[in-house]
Amino acid sequence: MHNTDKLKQILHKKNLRYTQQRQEVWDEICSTNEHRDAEDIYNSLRKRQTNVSRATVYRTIDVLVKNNLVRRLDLGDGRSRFENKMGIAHHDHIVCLDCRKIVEFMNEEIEEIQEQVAKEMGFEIVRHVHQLFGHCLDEKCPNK
Amino acid sequence: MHNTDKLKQILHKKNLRYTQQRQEVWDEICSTNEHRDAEDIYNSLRKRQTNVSRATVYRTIDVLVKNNLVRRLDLGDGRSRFENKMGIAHHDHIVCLDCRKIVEFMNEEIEEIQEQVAKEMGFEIVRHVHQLFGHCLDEKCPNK
DNA sequence: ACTTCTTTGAGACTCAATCTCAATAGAGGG
DNA sequence: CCCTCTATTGAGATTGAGTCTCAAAGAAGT
Ligand SMILES: [Zn+2]
Ligand SMILES: [Zn+2]
Ligand SMILES: [Zn+2]
Ligand SMILES: [Zn+2]
Repeated sequence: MHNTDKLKQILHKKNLRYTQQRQEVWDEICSTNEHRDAEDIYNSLRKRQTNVSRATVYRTIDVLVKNNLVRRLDLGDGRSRFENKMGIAHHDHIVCLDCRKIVEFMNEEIEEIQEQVAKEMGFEIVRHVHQLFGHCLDEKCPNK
Repeated sequence: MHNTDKLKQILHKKNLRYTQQRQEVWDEICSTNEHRDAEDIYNSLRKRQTNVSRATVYRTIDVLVKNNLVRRLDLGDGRSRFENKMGIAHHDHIVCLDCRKIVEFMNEEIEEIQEQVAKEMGFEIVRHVHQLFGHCLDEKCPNK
């Protein structure tokens, strides 16, 4: 399903209104696979003359997150990052402490074990955060 | 080694001064195994007539974290939690979304696999965050 | 076009955490 | 014990991501 249709469908199902601003924010998020913060998304919109207010960017992102179109990441640096989640398989993240590069990983074994561990401790998991922080071996990374 | 001696030793090694305030903050953190925020630690100190300013609580915690005596946890709710780390083995956390109970877990297999995964992706891990969020099956938990 | 209800924008506000800077107080030497 | 040199402290101001307020604008159904 196309981005626009998906957005319209979800908003309609929740009795929320389809607006130009929501479409613009959703388009902007769909335009890359990067892990961007709200301010970054807001600035990109302004740069292409699309005037959506900061408050609306935040509010729209909340709507998208609640409806599973966008994923919120907390990398521990004080601001949330967002990534398009539509049709994207689950993954976790490795972050380079030097160049802030973010790489995605997914390991079925870890996913299963953590589920098992939680069950043993008397929990039903809803979501999880698994992030690895370290140094990448990339040539272009500053610390080389 | 006793808490006080350990603190003195580390401060001395780093050419930092041993002060009454730093001792009080460290004592307060050592007094429980809970995962407390800075405001909570600050309030406990005031309650027992120990006047350490808020700024000093934050600054002292930073010193303790940098020197590996205290661990900083980010559970994604906008404020850092802290736990005594001296002589405590590595573990990760499961959090109940209903009652905010925090349970610790440690799985050697996960620890090994994540190390392996990182190596394969060209990273040397320095630290990691692994948190599971869900519902606990405790009788006393609100959502029952 | 009309009505109803939601959404938007601008700026005020929140809250954890950090910063500023004058006053205070460790630590080592004499 | 006193002196000097710095590091530390406290009170309050400041920061910055994110949220809230409310009057004006605008979806969507009739
Ligand atoms: Zn995962
Ligand atoms: Zn990702
Ligand atoms: Zn671990
Ligand atoms: Zn713990």
